[in-house]
Parts: sequence; C-alpha cells; structure tokens
Amino acid sequence: MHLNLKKHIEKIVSIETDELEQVASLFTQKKIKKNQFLIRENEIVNEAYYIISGLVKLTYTDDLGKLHIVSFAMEDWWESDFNAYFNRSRATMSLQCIEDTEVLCLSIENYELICEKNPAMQLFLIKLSNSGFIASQQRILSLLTNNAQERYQQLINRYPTLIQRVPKNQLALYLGVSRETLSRFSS
Amino acid sequence: MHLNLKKHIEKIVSIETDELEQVASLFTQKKIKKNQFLIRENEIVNEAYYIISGLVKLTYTDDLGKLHIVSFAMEDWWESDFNAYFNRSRATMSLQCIEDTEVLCLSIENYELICEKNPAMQLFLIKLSNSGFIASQQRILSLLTNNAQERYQQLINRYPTLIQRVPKNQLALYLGVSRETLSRFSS
DNA sequence: CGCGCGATTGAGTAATTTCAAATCTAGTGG
DNA sequence: CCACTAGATTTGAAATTACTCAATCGCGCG
Repeated sequence: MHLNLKKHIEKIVSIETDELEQVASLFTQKKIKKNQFLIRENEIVNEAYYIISGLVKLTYTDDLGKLHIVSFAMEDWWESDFNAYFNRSRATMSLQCIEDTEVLCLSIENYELICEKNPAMQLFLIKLSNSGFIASQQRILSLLTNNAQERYQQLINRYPTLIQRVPKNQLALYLGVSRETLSRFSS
Repeated sequence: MHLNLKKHIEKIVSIETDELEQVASLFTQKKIKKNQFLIRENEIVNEAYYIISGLVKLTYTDDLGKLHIVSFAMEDWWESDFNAYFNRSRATMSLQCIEDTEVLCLSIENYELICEKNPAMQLFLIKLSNSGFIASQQRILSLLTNNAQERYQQLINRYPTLIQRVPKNQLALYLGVSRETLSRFSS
C-alpha cells in the first residue's frame, strides 16, 4: 500500500522497512474529482497532501476578487496551505483539483508525531521543506528577472506535460499575466 | 557566548542547556564590513549565516547583467544561497553586506551533524525551514497580486526601519521596479 | 445545427521603462 | 565655513509593454 509514497521517501532518506510501514499507516487516502476542493478558503486546514496521481492548483483570491495561482502540484508533490497547516489556522488559499486526483492525507497531529519520533523521517521532512523553500525562492527569482514570455518558456521546458493538462487561462493566472497577453506570445 | 542565537533557538523549541551549548560550539563568528561579501557568485557555498547584527542582501545577476535583490536579511535572520549550500555546489547568488555585520557561521557539515544527532534541533531546523518556505510563498503571492506601489507600502509597514537602512535604489531592485518608478510613488 | 466555452485578435488606454537632465545630499579638502 | 564632487534621488518626456474591453474564431457536445 502507498507504494508511491514509500518510493518517494526512500529516494530521499534511508529508512527501515518497519519504520516506513509505521509512517505509512499515519496517512489516509482520498480520491477527489476534477474541480472539487481539498482546501477551501477560510476553513481550518488540518491536512497536507501527497499527490499520488492527478493535478491540483493552489489559488488565492485577492481583495478585488481576482484569482491567482500560487502553484500547481502533480504526481509525487506535496501541497497544502502550509501557513494555515503549521499554524493550525484558517486557509487564506484554496486547493482545487484540475484533474481527478488521488492523494494521501497527513494530519498536522501525525506530522508532529513523525517530527518527534523518527530521526530518519525528521531528516526527510527537513529535506522536503528545504526543497520547497528553494523552489519558492527560484520562482521569486524568475518573477523578478524574467518577463511573462520567458517564464512561459521556462515553464514548458521544465514541465512539458503541463500545457496539455492545464487550460492556458490558468497558466496565465500562474504566470501573472492576462490570458490575452499569454495568448499573444504562445502561438 | 552567542546569546542571541541561544535566545533565538529557545524561542522556537525547548532544549537542554548543555545540548544548546554543544550546538553553539559548532558555530564560528565573523565580522564583515559594509559592502563586503559573505558569498560570491560561482564560489562553493559551505556556510549558512545567522545574523547577530547588521543587514545583508541576497542578490542575483541575470543574463543581461542586471542585478536583482532576492531578499534582505537582518538581526535574527538566517541567510545563505541555500540551494548551493544544501547541494554543496557553487553559488548562483551573492550575499553582500549593506551595513557592518556580525554573523554566526554554520558549515554544511555541522548542519548535517545537527540534523543527525539532536531531536530538539531537528525540530528547530524543520520549523526554520518551514517558516522560510512560508515567507517565500507569501512573497510570491505578493508579487502576483500587488503592484509595486502596494508592495512598497507592505514593505514599509512590516519593516519600517528598512527604508532608513536601505537606499531606495536597492529597494527598487527588491520590489522589481525601476528606481524611477519607485521614486514617483514613494514621495 | 447551434450552443457554450476557451482561445485568439484588434484597438484604445493605462502603466512602466528607458534615457536624459536636473536636483539634492553627505563627505572632503581647502 | 564654504566650495566641490560623487552618488543617490527626483523629474521630464518619449517609447515600450501590458491591460482592458469587445468582437471573433474554433471546437466539442448535446
């Protein structure tokens, strides 16, 4: 069970089989249909998600009601409104499925259990968080240094499948340009 | 010794005094003058820095030779080119002092030592990394949802001292606008 | 066939950049 | 104490870029 997750963890740290079993038992599984929400704005966030299959988007609605996409997440990625998750508070963002999606759910209580008990898993969590941090920082860099057209090119170079899976409409919301502008240089 | 660091750690996790001593002994101290570099682009990054006093900037030079500021860091903050640090590779960014600055240095070897040995410190590192990740994500959100003027306002609201300490020139590089544009709405 | 949704195109408008010049400021040496 | 200089900041004007709003196109589905 949870073969993907086990491989994912073993790829990053070395860990005993029985420990891994124990960890895996702390997850619950969910299947969510396209367009449904894993997290809704303003609700208490109690879970983080490891994505087995499918595609989700983390979104934010600003004061003017405009929707923005903070990130996409697909197979083998982790996602949540981590600010709300770690602080056990209400979501400022939403997490919605772009495709039918299968996830493993880790409650914050179980997250902290893992933090306290298991050294190998602590190391895993540190590395996980570090890689999330580094990825975010590189996105910031990309937003600062590249215009929307360059960011679009980088995106399709790094994730060629994403363009097929995500409407351009939503790519624009991720890149921070209007869909018209994206359209003008994507054709 | 390292009183600031100890307080900083104790603020985040509870830890035995002797353990804390042991951890503190893994740091070395440096004093750097204004405009000097802690990290230069293209050099191997072996250290991360906890800032005791002063102010530094993490910068990136793009293909066109334009300088961008990824982040400022001041008292009680951690900074490095973390991508290079964790991967023991060469810096793509530079870390330069805006003021005379005092730091504590943690080599990647000692970082990993802490990771492996001490549960309380592991928890500390997890939380540290998580908070860095969350901060980055909120910066992304701010870049997506707010224009430069709003970002400027948010910055001076959150860090009122920063405007006195950083030339507006460099604030512009952080906000992602030209200094002329910043000047037009900051007066 | 026609409806609806996403994507594209066009035109006018708003915002930002760029380049140039002017102004201000802090520090230096006479 | 004043003049001078270097650097930072501000201002002006033209050019570029992106946005908005509207209309059109293309395609899948009932």
